[in-house]
Amino acid sequence: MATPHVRKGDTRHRIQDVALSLFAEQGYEKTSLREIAEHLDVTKAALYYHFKTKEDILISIVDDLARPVDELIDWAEGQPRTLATKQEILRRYSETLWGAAELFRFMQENQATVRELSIGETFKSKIQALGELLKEPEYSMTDQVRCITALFSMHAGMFAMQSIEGDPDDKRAAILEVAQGLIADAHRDAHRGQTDTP
Amino acid sequence: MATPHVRKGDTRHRIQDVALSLFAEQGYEKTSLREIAEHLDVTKAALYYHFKTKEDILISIVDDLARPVDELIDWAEGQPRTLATKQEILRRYSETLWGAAELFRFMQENQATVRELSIGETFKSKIQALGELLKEPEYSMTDQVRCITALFSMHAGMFAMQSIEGDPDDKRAAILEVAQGLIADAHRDAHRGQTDTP
Amino acid sequence: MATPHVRKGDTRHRIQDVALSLFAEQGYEKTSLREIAEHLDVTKAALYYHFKTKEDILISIVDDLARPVDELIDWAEGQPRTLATKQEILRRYSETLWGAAELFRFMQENQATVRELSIGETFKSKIQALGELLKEPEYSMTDQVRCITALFSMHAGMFAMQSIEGDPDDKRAAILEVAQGLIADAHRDAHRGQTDTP
Amino acid sequence: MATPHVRKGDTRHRIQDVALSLFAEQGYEKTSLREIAEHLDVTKAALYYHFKTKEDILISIVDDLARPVDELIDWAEGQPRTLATKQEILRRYSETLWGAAELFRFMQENQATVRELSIGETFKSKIQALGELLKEPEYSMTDQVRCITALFSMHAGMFAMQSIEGDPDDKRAAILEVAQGLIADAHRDAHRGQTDTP
DNA sequence: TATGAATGAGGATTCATTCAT
DNA sequence: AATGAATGAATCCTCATTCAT
Repeated sequence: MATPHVRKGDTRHRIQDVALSLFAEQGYEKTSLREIAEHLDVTKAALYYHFKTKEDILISIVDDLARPVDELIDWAEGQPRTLATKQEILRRYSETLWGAAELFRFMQENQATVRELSIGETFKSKIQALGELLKEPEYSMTDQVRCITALFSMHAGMFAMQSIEGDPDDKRAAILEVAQGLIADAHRDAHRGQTDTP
Repeated sequence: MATPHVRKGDTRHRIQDVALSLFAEQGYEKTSLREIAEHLDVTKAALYYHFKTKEDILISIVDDLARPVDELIDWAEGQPRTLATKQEILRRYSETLWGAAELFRFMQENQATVRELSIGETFKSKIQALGELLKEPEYSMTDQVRCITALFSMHAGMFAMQSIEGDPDDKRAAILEVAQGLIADAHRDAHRGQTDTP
Repeated sequence: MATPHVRKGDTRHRIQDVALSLFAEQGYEKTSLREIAEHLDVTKAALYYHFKTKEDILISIVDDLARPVDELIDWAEGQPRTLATKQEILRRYSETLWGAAELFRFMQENQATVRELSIGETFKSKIQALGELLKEPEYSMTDQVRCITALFSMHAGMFAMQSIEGDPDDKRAAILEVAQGLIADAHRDAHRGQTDTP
Repeated sequence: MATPHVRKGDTRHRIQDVALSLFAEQGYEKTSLREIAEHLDVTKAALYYHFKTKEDILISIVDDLARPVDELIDWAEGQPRTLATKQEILRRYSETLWGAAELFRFMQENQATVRELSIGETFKSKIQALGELLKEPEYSMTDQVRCITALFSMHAGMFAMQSIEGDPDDKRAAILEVAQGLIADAHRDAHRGQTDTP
């Protein structure tokens, strides 16, 4: 069952893995193809058999790992715009984020780089789409800020909560709770005085 | 009376200005010293008369612009740890952030780069210090997350709120309001059932 | 059958050859990689494919060419410490020196440079080892000086004897003769009054 | 009597001193004007007030310190070409060498550099002149080599005798003794069978 | 499916030198 | 007698990329 030497067709994936972890650790610009190749014990030229350019490696990683976000958006667009839906969006987004933590950390910490790359726009628009699904046009500005903050607090949560002690899973739950609280606040504000919440 | 050429002694500052705006726009790594020099109509070597290395340029900028954060921390450490103090910390931090928006945007968008530079640790510890001034040890994990989120929501607010329409100053006020709300929530939670709030 | 272009795999050696002759002619510091590359009709970057640094080029040359000295030391350490052995050491050293004249001339004329490089110590210790094989602890100081002088006179002989007319091979023989004479003097002094020479 | 701050007109000499010691320590090429200036707590530009170029600094040092060699040659040319004269030449040369040890060490260790500089030829011709005063045209090649070796052994002696234990002055005396011995050998060879030595 | 060899463009940095003040 | 500011040319080196094999 165990494969003695690396499985055929594996190299492409191994490149992506090593590349992502180096990109996340050192940044995109500071990671050279030589370095990636060395970690894999292949030559730089081998990378070019599998990918057209350095940027291509990154794109392929992002494409693979960002699909769940697309699926989340697709799903959400088919749901009623209730508070419960929004809470569920956040819950699922939390899962997505932690499922591809290295990638999102990379995106977060290399925004200046990513902005110039073709993936930049793509990503930004996806998060914006998510934002649109959380806030409502009639919300006050403050409540709109609450919605966007809910989203970004989860991003920040991935690396900025080191000063808080505790089990990672508990922390993640707490972060989600705070984000959901923000959405709930916005929702309550907007529907104050109404009998029925949609 | 008007200075026909650039004022004497100005070059050092002009370098910092141009460098910061290029760093913020394109990222640190993608900005070459040649580019900075060309924007200033001097030679690369002139930069080296004023700064020892490329990193040194950045350090000098950060040193100048991050002083207000130090002052804020100093001030805050002399205040009672009341809710009002914390609200005021956030208000002042908001001011600081917008007073040096380009720098903070740079720090935010180039974290991977900054992490490896000597300023990385410096900055991280300052923000952590601020965080410590907002949260209390006896807070629940959720409330601690609220405090850290309050801080980071203001960072995120500087560039992630483009999807919200409205006057920038209003937006900034709304962001501050949300951040202060988070702190207030944490405070209320922690003191629920008590007659007196400190 | 004739190779129209340079033979494959040759480049590494060609770099070493050109580098050594330029280093010897102009000195290490004054020889730029650009110059070496131009002599070879390749780009500077090509040099970096074959060698990690400029110093590395030099190290590789020294490693290759200094091996005979190691072999000489190894051989000598297995021999009895007689006068005949010492004379033979000098004879072989003479051969070694002339077999890699360019390198030794370089080492001689670039001591200040070489001293800071990693090869500096290496070389110094080898020559010291040779010196130890020539002199004996019980020798008078003068006789020890004779031994060291014997060694160094052969180095000096490689470039300092231009004021003497004559066939190079004859000159070399004469230099060796003088060196051997110095050793013989030292030996005679030390054993004066003894019946047997070891 | 003591001058509280550096004596007027001193700077020129201080530059020469610092420059020579840095040149000797690190080599000419590796010593930058910045470094010299820093050691003196002046600016690079100040060096240019006193000297026209970097090479000029070196030339001025050499001119000052090499004068004794000229005087030695002048003196020797007025003496009879006897063995005693030659011994005295060596003795005086030994004195000269140790009187300006740093300079001679520099010349010895930076030959490749010095060769390209204008002083190179100057120096070489002086040593050659000394050589001519030691050897005689009718000497055998071996004896001519003895004479040149006598000269160079004193140079080598300045730094190559570290493997010999003992008081520096004793060592210097031993080196001179060996050099004089070589000259004596040459002389004896040449006059073997003659009743009278000139 | 890869490699060995190479390139062209560009990077940061250092240097000797100049000149107005 | 010396400085502050700057330059132009050069340095070593690294990178993403290419292509014949």
